[in-house]
Amino acid sequence: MRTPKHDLPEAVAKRIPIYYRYFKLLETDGIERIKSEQLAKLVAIPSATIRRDFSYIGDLGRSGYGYEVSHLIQIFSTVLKADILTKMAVIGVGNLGRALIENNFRRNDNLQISCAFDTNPALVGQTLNGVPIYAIDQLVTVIPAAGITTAISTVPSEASQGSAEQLIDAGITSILNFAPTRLQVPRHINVRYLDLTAELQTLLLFEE
Amino acid sequence: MRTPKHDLPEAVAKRIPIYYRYFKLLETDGIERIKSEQLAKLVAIPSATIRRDFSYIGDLGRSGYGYEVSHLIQIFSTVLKADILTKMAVIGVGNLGRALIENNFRRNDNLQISCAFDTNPALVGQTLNGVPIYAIDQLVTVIPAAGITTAISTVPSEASQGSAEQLIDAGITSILNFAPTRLQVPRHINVRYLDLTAELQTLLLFEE
DNA sequence: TAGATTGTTAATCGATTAACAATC
DNA sequence: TAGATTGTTAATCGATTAACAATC
Repeated sequence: MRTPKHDLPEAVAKRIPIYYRYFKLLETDGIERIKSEQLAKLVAIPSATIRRDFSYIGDLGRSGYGYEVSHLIQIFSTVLKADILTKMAVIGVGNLGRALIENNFRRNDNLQISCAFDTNPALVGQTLNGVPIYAIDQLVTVIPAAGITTAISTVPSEASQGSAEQLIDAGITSILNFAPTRLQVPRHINVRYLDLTAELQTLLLFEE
Repeated sequence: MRTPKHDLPEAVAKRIPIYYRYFKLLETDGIERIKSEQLAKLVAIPSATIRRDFSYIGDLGRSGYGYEVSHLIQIFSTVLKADILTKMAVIGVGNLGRALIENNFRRNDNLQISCAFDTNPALVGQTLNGVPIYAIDQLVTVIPAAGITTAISTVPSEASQGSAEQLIDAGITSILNFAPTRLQVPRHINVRYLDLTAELQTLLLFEE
């Protein structure tokens, strides 16, 4: 896996979104300042890990005082580009694709699914939760026109490599892939796999 | 010295389901034997890592020969309990819960969602893809009666802690949680978080 | 036996965390 | 100054992987 922009270690990068979500919760609860020890209880991550993680990003706190929640939000917002709208395409409008579109990251106003693609002619031309559904072969024109570089793929395994290649042709650089088979992609393309069955099986491995 | 499965390192445990899936693919392709070097190309994991992972489970291969696919499947099946039916409950029948139920891990015949629960009275009593939907307060009787110990929770963050407590009362020991807030649970309860928004945000952290 | 590939060793790399000096 | 908590150090732990002896 490649290192993110500001040289954040992979393990830290995975925790940034978790921290950010808790900061927003604290903000809505009207809590203006927090100590690493208190935050540790909330997020279930040791305070030493939290302080070390934060130090990758900057000097965010004050000794003997803690962290200003509003300041944390401000800094983490820019790290997560939460102040910029990120438009995304969904590929595959099956049960899962539909659920994603219906939900559309409603709680994060900077993340927006703005178009979807499917092979099923019965779906093409329809609109779901305001999101237009196009045919797969329109992808190469629609995606660049909309300036989209991020795709969420829910296509079946068999189709996922072919579909990824079309996405890359269309200018996509980041893919969140719900199909489990490993994609062969150029080095500059980011892929993350979200494999529901594998997660479940791993969970069950820890059962007594 | 052959390690019992609860001694598997976390990192290895996460890869077991991936290996297993590829073994099944090899089987359907009629490939009867494979070398760690070949498998490495398929799963995108270095061959040294593969051999080391396998050695946690047993002496699975033969020097100068490779691994018998049928043997790998046999051993990994028992490790993953893929030969035993695991019944599961889905909590929360929103867009995501519905997608999971409609899909129902169709490709893994040992994983079965066999009941669902929701607070919405309009849903209670209905059946979705053959899965009955109960009211939340029926959980404590239905779940033990069905001998279910695994739950998939898609309830909103606010409800997730309360819902988890009810699940634990009903005898659930493993929870796959789609809500991002960290659950406070006793030590013997397994929880894994599957946070779609966080995954997406982490993906975007790696964008140039 | 000759050739090939496993399973293991040992070195390296990356992540975590206890402890505390620095700092507010 | 006294008290508190950060940011950092250094030790530890866990994961990865190159290299190769053991083995088929």
